[in-house]
Amino acid sequence: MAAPRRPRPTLEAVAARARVSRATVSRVVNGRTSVDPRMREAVLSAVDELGYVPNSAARSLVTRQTDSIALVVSEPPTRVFSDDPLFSLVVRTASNELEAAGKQVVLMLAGSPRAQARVEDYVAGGHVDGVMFVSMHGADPLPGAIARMGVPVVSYGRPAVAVDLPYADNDNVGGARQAVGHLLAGGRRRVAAIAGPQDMTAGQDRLAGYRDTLAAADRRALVAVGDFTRDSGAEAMRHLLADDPGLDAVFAANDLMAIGALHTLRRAGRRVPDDVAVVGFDDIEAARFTDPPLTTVRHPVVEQATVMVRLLLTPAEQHDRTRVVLPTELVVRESA
Amino acid sequence: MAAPRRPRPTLEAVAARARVSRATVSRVVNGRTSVDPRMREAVLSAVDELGYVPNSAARSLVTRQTDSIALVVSEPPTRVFSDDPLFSLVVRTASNELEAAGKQVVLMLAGSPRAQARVEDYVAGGHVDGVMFVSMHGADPLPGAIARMGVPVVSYGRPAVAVDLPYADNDNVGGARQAVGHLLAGGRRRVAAIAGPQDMTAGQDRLAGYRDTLAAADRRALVAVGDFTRDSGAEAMRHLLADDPGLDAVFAANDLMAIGALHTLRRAGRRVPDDVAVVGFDDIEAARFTDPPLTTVRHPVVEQATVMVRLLLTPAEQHDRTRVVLPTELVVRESA
DNA sequence: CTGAAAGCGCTTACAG
DNA sequence: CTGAAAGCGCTTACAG
Repeated sequence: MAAPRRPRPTLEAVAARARVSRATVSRVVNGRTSVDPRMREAVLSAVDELGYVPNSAARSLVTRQTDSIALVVSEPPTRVFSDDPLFSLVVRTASNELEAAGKQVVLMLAGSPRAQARVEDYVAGGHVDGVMFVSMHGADPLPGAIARMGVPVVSYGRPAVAVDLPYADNDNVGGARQAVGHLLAGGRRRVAAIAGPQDMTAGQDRLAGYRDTLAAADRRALVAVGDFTRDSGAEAMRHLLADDPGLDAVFAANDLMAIGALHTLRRAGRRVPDDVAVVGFDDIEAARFTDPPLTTVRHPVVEQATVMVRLLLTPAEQHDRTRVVLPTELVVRESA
Repeated sequence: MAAPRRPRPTLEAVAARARVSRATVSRVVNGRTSVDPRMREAVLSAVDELGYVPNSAARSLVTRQTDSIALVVSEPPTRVFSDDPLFSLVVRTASNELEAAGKQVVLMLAGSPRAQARVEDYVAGGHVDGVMFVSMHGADPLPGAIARMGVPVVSYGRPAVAVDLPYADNDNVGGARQAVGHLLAGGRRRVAAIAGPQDMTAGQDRLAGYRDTLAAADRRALVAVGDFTRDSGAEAMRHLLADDPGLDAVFAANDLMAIGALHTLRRAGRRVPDDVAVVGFDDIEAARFTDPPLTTVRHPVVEQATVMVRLLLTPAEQHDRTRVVLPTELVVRESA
């Protein structure tokens, strides 16, 4: 199979071939301007003939730069193998942006304490120039620990702990208000909610928006808590139906749980939206294909991931602000 | 924000503090056995007090090992932002396995020629000890080019080009046969197919299994081609219905397209499975939540990703075989 | 078992 | 603009 890995040519070899010093080769390779065109030409063709590619370990040993960014995904073990479509979108978008900026992305899972320790050591080992956190739960000590090491950090979504980090978030409270407001405006009287995990700010904020809006309308809340998976949404819906068979609307804190709720409603013989109106949150692609198509709140995932990368890559002094909250938008389809 | 990044302690510092040579510190840190317990103890506490973490660039400069593996995702530009649940699952599973083996995973998107060149340079630059390819299309020259550099390579799924690479695949032909066989056994007479992209072996093989089975039953094929997205499945279903309004079953080459087909069927007023039976492929989580729940062929994603990692990490001489094809399983639910 | 020393492949002041 | 030289932080034969 694998051909013997032949030794790669070094800077030295290129210098010898081009009959210049190693310093000059280094300058040419790194695009320094001040090099005589003739030498540059000689170096370039030597590089070409030899197939020279700089050894990155040697380079980063002296420059103390790695051109790598860690993308840390801290999912709880139970969700590690779920197929959250947001994961895919955030990871791809961030990778795209990072690659465009010439950075490598190192993906790290940090769902267990051991994995977290691993991330900390890795970052402490100087492997990366910055760290991006996605889906942080509860009192995660990692971001703070890393920020304290002097390594730039940013978070996708507001961190659950009150640590002073830059982050890109979307307006979860406002989005939930739009959703519930829409339900109320449609004449629904008994609006339940399937909340997300309460150790994540997205879960907290979306629930807060729901409570706000109901309170302002002088209505009572009816809540079941899920964990953002379809199964938990289906189960929460069962509880809700048992708790109040008369409910005529439900706000699910994400689309996946809304899909689970739709499933339960169907099994229970409730028509959507006639008997029960349903609104989700995120506007994942699947929302257009449910029966009926799901009314939901659009979560600007791509923009948010892009902003996150920019926050990390832009030197702190150039920021007008270090926390960005993107607006959401209600997308009305047929489920409410 | 970021505290000034304080200089990290070096091996040298640890040696000084523990009053031993640098060589000894190196041995202890790398877990070499032959070290006097007393010195080892001294080194360990010096490491602890100083918070020493080895500089990986320096280490890899001499060992020529990076402990990193590249995970290359070659999606065509159009699918880059789709929310393919398999992407998430494969990436997470592979990361998990790789991390358990002490490897870092560098995620690289290779959807464009430029991005591919970037991957090639990166690997040529000695950044990684191995490369895993996911979702390879058509005549992708990258895997061959990298294998020729002497870097270990493995592919998730059989490569589309006849290059001699190790890979982990699932039995796509057999799975399609099970699906179509089930439809035929259920008494369906006019079985259409929504095929996947024909520049991917999964697309080719699943179509081949469909054709096989129909031919053996002396039935005519009716095919529309999609690209594994829900939208393409919906559109293909429209074509199929126009081409033969009398069809009574459809085999979709993946669940996402099956979901699209279900959507179109619903809009067209066809009942599933009464009027038209539908079978998908993959058994993604969403398959349990469609209306009706989707009968499909289980694609052992987790096992396949795990095998892929093992193939890459195990020295070639220890392999009994370098190509593994995992069995599929028909999961009967309500759509067929 | 331990240490002195060479060397991995680069970059970067410093002279010229 | 160019080159000689030092140095980045490790590991690893080689002696002892």
